[in-house]
Amino acid sequence: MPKTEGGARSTVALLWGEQGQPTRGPKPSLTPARIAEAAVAVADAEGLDAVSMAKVATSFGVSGMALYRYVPGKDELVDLMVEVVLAERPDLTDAGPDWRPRITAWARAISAIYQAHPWLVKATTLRRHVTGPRQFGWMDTALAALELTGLSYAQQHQAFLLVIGHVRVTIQQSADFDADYAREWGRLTAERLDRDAERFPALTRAIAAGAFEPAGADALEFGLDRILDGVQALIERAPHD
Amino acid sequence: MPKTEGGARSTVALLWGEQGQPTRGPKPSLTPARIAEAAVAVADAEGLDAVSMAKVATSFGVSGMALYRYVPGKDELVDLMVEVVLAERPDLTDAGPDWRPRITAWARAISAIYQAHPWLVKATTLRRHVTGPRQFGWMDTALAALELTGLSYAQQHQAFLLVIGHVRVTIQQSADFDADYAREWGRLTAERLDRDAERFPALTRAIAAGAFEPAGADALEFGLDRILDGVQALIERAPHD
DNA sequence: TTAAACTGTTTATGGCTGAAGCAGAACTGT
DNA sequence: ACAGTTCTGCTTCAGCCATAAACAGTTTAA
Repeated sequence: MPKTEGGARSTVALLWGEQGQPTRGPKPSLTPARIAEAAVAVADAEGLDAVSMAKVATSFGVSGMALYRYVPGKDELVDLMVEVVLAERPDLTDAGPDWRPRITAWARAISAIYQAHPWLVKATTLRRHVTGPRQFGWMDTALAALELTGLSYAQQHQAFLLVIGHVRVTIQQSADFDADYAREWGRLTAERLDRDAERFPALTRAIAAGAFEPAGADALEFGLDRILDGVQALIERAPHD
Repeated sequence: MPKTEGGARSTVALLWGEQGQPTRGPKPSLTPARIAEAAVAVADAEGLDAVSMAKVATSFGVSGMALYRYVPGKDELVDLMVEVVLAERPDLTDAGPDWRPRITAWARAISAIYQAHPWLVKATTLRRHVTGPRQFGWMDTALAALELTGLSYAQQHQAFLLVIGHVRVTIQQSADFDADYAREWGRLTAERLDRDAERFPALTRAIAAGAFEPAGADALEFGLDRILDGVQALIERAPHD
């Protein structure tokens, strides 16, 4: 029933699961959620760029245009994919009453989801992205943990951005890594670096010391520890209660 | 002279400025660098997605296909754009002999470049991105500053990733913000959040406290201070000399 | 029973990257 | 001087993509 324009239901209503179902006409054979699930399968297997309306439609044996009866466009489909993949917010009470174990558990939980679906970074970065209820749920859980710091709300928000930003960057740096491609160009680039070693002295030393070996420590944990140490220092410096 | 395949010069040679110029045939009317500069102008004005071979070519009054005589493909053009925009590495000796002022100055300098060209984030995130000499130069400068921490090379590398990651995330979060779009959907979403306030208690409190007002403090400086406080704590905890 | 509402199709438009082939320009060695 | 070679820049084309428009068929409400 609630329509906005054309034959396309409102994106917000779509994300919050409030599509009033029609009464007349043939029974719909699909739902937005099923379409989003099929799109997620494509993205998991071949990346977000491989998600095209036509390819998703073949999962159901219908033409590409059929999907436009359920989803206003591709941007909105991507928004739906995000909500499909985001499980319900985690329960952090197991992590105890302190802010730090809680936000750490939160970061690990959402990082696991990002790791399973690396395209999430790009999907939630699109400038026309609309935030859905599950995304808000995860935000709420993180902010609840950070309220325990006693920091100001503005500082809580900044700390939240810092943590989620770190998770996203970490995933991006590991997921964009194409081993075959890196080998190919890494060899050519290494030659060039060798030839110009005195031009990049610190870099050359770091490479020689093996600092760029991918077998290094877990980037998520390292950064999280540093960031939360910094938040800790802020709490101690400026007590708010 | 040094060709790899087809008529396309090697991307690595291209980035390092080692294209041996041809002797026979008509004088080339363009150069890879000039093409990249025109592409940068398009990206600055309309975003990276608006950079198409055809559109860049119109800057020179030639057809889109003409550019393929100078650049193997679009991915390589984007790599060149990155090198064009990255100025020469900064001189950090003004910042004194300590690691912290140096890496802070470094972060501010590269953040200024990212801010002037927000598409840099996406451009250097493409999985087939090839790192050029100027990018290596900036890396080298950062690692030289972090060598002063006395941390292990692996830790220096992780700290570097943390800092550059923070700069990139900060830019992405501010640059992807489309004010008109945010107003449009923000209103609809706010209604929904109001209706479900008890479902998102911490989020509701934070919004009520004005923590989401964009007029907040500088995200770059806040995160940088937290991260470097964390690095400081690591140095104090595990002295390496 | 008729009209409205709805689904899924075909067709078409305009965008993009990039392959192939062609005309003509400018250099090389004879 | 004059081929032959090599190079530029063009046109054409194929194959993707999102999505607009028009249409045929289906189901229900009035």
